[in-house]
Amino acid sequence: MDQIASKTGAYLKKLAAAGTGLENCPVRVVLAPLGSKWSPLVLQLLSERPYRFSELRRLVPDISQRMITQTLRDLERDGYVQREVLPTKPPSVTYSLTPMGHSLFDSYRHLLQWADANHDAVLAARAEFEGNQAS
Amino acid sequence: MDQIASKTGAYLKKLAAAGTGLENCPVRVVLAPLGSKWSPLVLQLLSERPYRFSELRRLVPDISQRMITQTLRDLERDGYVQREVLPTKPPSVTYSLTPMGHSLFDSYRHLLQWADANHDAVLAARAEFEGNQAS
DNA sequence: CTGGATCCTCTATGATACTG
DNA sequence: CAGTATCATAGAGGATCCAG
Repeated sequence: MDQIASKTGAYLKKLAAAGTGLENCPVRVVLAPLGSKWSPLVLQLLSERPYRFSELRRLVPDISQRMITQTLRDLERDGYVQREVLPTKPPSVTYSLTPMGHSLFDSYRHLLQWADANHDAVLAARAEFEGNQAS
Repeated sequence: MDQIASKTGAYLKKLAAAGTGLENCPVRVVLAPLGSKWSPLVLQLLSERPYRFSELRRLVPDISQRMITQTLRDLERDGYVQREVLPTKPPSVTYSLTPMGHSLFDSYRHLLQWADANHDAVLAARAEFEGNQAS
């Protein structure tokens, strides 16, 4: 495992220092929840303004009730999202990004923009790859 | 679905324009492969210098033979990684980042650095969240 | 050395029904 | 409205064996 420390950057060095393996990798700990199916979309939406639970559901019709709840819980758990229950009747709940959530999204945004800008190039690469496979 | 276009940014607008749903979301198309378990690590390693297959395996002991192959294939497929077979005996294969791969990693790096810098804050948020749950 | 082929397990996600 | 609980399933990932 020390080979990792000697061959790569700070992230992997900390990884090696963690001892057992990759489970404690600081990068992975933070990134793993963002790799879920709906987190990017929810973060994107909340980066604009707070939304209520039902608003988010309507904005993302494909998401199931179960998964939006879980996604929001995960984001809240990691400190990216703040949940506020308004004492109306029936109750309404708004979700908004915390300062850390906004900070995260500021970094995440670079990747989203890259993805948007290079979408076609990636699709082209895939098409060519498939073509070479066929030959 | 038009509500999405009216309420959110360019990414979701394109998403809506795609028609059927979220499967064609340009951001998701590009990001999904990066959310895999080993892609970030492999990209990180290859961003430093090219590596041979067996080198990568040794650097990341936890990865299975099957998964490193698949990860490299996926990255190659999307145009991030170039595979070169050297006519030695026995054959050796080197993997390196393409220009697009380096471009991707330049954007990805922001997120990695954020993750590294905010690792403790996220863990603290999780601990507090768990604590509140218990009460 | 580099991988392909198989089998198996576990987790993420989805569908559905129920509640304050 | 905003969830929780339960059941079902597809796909990611791991272990192992085989081959050019």
